[in-house]
Amino acid sequence: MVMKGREIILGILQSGPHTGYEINDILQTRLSHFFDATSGMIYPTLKKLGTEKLVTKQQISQTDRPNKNIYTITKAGKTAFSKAMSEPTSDEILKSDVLMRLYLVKIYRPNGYQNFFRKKLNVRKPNWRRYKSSWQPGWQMA
Amino acid sequence: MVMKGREIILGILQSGPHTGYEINDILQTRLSHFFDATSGMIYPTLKKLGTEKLVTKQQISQTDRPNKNIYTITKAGKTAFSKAMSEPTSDEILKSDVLMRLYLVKIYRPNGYQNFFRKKLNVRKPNWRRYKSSWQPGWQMA
DNA sequence: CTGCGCATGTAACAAGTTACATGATTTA
DNA sequence: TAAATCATGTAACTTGTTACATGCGCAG
Repeated sequence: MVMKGREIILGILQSGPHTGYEINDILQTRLSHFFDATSGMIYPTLKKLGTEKLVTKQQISQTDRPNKNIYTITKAGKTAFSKAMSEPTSDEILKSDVLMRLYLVKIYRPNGYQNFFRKKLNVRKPNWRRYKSSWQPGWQMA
Repeated sequence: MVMKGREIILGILQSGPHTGYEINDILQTRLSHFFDATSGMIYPTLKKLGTEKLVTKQQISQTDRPNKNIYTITKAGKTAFSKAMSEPTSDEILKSDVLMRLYLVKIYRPNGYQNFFRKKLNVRKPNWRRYKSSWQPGWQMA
């Protein structure tokens, strides 16, 4: 099973009750490297977790600031989270832009980006004989 | 811009004409570490690329095997792909199950999985004094 | 007086997953 | 004879993104 927004939010709520705003903040700051969240996902998810009785909601009225809802994880929620944590990890897939680009370059530009970038940057072709190293530019096809 | 199925497929077609089946095969074998694809995504995407004139379709009738459609990238398709490749890379987000789990453990199980796993595996608590190292087990909270 | 922090939420949309349907040929 | 390979595709569904709406208080 994959670690989705559902489980992430349940996991955060294990550290104590939080508002949606706080959950958003934690995701945007401390967990931004693993997961990116938006309010358009957090609030609907919290609502759904509520209807599934995995969290409870406590409304706090405020006058100077907008009202807030504090969410607390229930026993059923803790069970659900533990179950998700003990299930096998999904394949580690790096949906990586960089890696993908590097890989695709090999397919469609066998000689690499040398000339492409040289023209873009308006740089002259270097005189490789000036360098003592035996290294020569160019892709080594697998 | 993110490297999505659209661009991935265009990138593969730069290496030559391919059928949907072949594209699927390439993604499932050679590119599975960066991206995972399903036929439910590939065929609709190819169709859409066709209506956008980024690829052309050539139907091949076969008697012993199912008919196949060979897709070729057009000039417009190559332009679109090059443009996507030259756009800034999206933030490298590792939507990593493993990393996320390790991080969340800190939140909801401050002393780590020590006792949890010891009980699961039915192992006795080790006698740490037997080890010369000054290292002691346990999480170091940040 | 502009913008930020607090605080929640919806609606339309985009993208991808799952499950299914079809069907001949070949391999174990 | 069961399963894999070839080969395409749809429909329902899940998940998440983008853009927007609301509105007070406070700091620069």
